[in-house]
Amino acid sequence: MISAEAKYALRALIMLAGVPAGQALLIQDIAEGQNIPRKFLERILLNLKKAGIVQSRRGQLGGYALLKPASQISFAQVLRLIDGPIAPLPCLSIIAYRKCADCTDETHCEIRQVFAQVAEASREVLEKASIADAFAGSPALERLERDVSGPRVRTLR
Amino acid sequence: MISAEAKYALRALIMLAGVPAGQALLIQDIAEGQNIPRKFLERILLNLKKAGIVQSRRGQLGGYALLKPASQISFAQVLRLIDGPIAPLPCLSIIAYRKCADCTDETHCEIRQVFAQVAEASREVLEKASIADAFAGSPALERLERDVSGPRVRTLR
DNA sequence: AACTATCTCTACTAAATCGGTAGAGATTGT
DNA sequence: ACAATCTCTACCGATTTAGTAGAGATAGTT
Repeated sequence: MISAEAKYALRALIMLAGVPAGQALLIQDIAEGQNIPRKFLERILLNLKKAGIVQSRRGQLGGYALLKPASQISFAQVLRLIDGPIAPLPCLSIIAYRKCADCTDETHCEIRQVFAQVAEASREVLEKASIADAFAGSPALERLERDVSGPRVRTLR
Repeated sequence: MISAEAKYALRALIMLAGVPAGQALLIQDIAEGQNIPRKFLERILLNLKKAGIVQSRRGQLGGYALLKPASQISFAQVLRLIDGPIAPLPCLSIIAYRKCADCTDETHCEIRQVFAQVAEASREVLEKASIADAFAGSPALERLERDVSGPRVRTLR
């Protein structure tokens, strides 16, 4: 299971992908639009900013915007940032390899070979899936266009 | 990441797959052979017994043995028993479906479609991988045969 | 300069989960 | 009677999860 935080991050990014490139949304509007606790979302977006995925501006015309095209943000990148390794065993992780404490012979470890296949299959999907892919075919776009009292879109200067 | 408990369970089962069908091993010998804390392993094996995967006998000639052929015990079965659903989202689980609390429209959920692919790919691997597969090509067999002070194999009556 | 809207940052917390331990009990064979 | 083994319940400390609180910095407006 992925964490609630990762799910929120992905959904926030998908919502941001729904406004024209460079345009921003308010934390408040993202939180309401996606049913995410506002203060929790603040911290999540801050992390995404530190990781170079979004940018922000403070003050009266402030907000959050994607820093890269949504097509260049993969699910894998977001999940690794927030939930850590995708691999089901530490000895199979790319980003945080660790030897299993109780494992004497890694190359012959019986379960490692099975989980290596799981890791590879998961990575295959998650590396290829981008925020833009997820946004396409989602109802977010139409909602944005139709909804009169919808999120306030603005340009970050 | 899978839990230490699931990893221990899989390795204990693989070790049990190394003795002739119906033959048993002692908790003590499995714990030593696989570097698993003994008391922890007791509880794990008890759970595997409740689930109908192993059988046991108490007393002086007691021990644990597989209840089914190792080829009929899948990684998926063991993981689901111990770590719960394989699916990365509750709304994608076979064994414990739950609606995401914050999700208004499941069929159009953007991230659900991506994680459905992950779930399917993982299941594909984990359902097909059996304890017997893992045991084959592992060094466990030769070790069992060579090791003079190895685990004590016994028949459960 | 004052005011207001927004993001920023640190710290805190309650609940759940994880990894394991303790210890008494039941059963079986000798 | 005794020793070896599994059985069962309860507990425990550390970590993680899912938030919340609240003070602060910054930008635009008047």
